[in-house]
Amino acid sequence: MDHKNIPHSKEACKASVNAVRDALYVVNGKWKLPMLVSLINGPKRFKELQRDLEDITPKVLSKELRDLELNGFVTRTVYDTTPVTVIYERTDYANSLSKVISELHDWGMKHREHIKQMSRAEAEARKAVAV
Amino acid sequence: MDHKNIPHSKEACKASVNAVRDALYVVNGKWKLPMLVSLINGPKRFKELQRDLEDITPKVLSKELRDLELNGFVTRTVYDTTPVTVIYERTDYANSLSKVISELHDWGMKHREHIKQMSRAEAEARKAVAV
DNA sequence: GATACCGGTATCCTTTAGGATAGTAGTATC
DNA sequence: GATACTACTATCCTAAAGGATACCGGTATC
Repeated sequence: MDHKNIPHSKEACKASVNAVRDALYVVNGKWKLPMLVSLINGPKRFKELQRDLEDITPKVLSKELRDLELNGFVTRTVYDTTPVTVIYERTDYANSLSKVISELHDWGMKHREHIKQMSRAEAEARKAVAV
Repeated sequence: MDHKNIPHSKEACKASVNAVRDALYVVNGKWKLPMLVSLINGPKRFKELQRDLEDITPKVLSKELRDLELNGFVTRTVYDTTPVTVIYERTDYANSLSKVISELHDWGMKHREHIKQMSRAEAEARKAVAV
C-alpha cells in the first residue's frame, strides 16, 4: 500500500486495516492461493492439482476445493466418461485476484533471493570470525 | 498473476506455485499483513496498534510483533521515558511488500462491494419468489 | 490375477492459531 | 486512596488447520 492511496487519519487507517482483513478472510490458509496459481495454466483434474501442490493430501485438497467453489473462485464439472473425469476451473471472479497473486508471486521470488543472500552473508561472517 | 509472466509448462507452473507458497509462509495468518498496514501511517506504540487492530489480544499482538521483528519487517525501539515508551516501526524490507499489500487492500474493498451486491441480488430473488 | 489410475471418503491424530481472563510494576491523575 | 494508563506476561482453553494412513468402486493395463 503506498502513501498515495492511504490517507493518514486514524479512521482511514482502520478502514485500510479492515480492507486487508476482509481480503485475508477469504483467501487465508496455506493452499487456496497456490491452488489458484496452479489453475492459471488452465483447467485441471483432481490428481493434476495434487501433483502441482506437492505434499497436499487428498482430504485437504478436496476440502479446499469445496471452499473455493463456495466462494465462487472455481467451478467443478463432472464429465460422464468412464471413469468419470472431474475438471476444476477458475472463474472470472478468481481472475479479479490476478494482481494480488502476481504481486505475491513476484515478492515470493525476491524473498527467496533475499533469504539466500542473508545466509550467504552469515556464512561469510562466520568464516571471518573463524580466521 | 497474468499469463504474460507465467509460462505454461508443468515445471514453470510448479515454480510459480512454490513462489507463492514461499511468500505465504512468511506473511500468513490473520494479523501480520493488517499490522503492517497499520504501521504505514508511521511508527506506533503497542497500545496504538492494539486499538487499530480491533479485537486483537495483547498476547497475540505481542507474539505477532516478535515474529515480524524476527523476519525483519519491523523494528522495536524502547525509549527510557517513565513509563517506558516502545515504538514499532516498519523496516525497508517491509516496504518491499507495499505492492502486495496495496493489491490486497484494493481487492478487499472490491470484494466487500461484490459481497454486498450478491446479498442484494439474493434479497431481490427472494422477494420475486414471495410475490 | 496383480497392479495402477481416478476422484475422492473415513478415521484418527497433532499442531498451531488464536482467544479469554487475569495480573504485574511503575507512574500519573483525580 | 482509588482509578487509569503502558507494555506486556502467564495460564488455560477451544477450534480449526492440516497431516497420516487406509480404503472405496470402477476401469484399464500388463
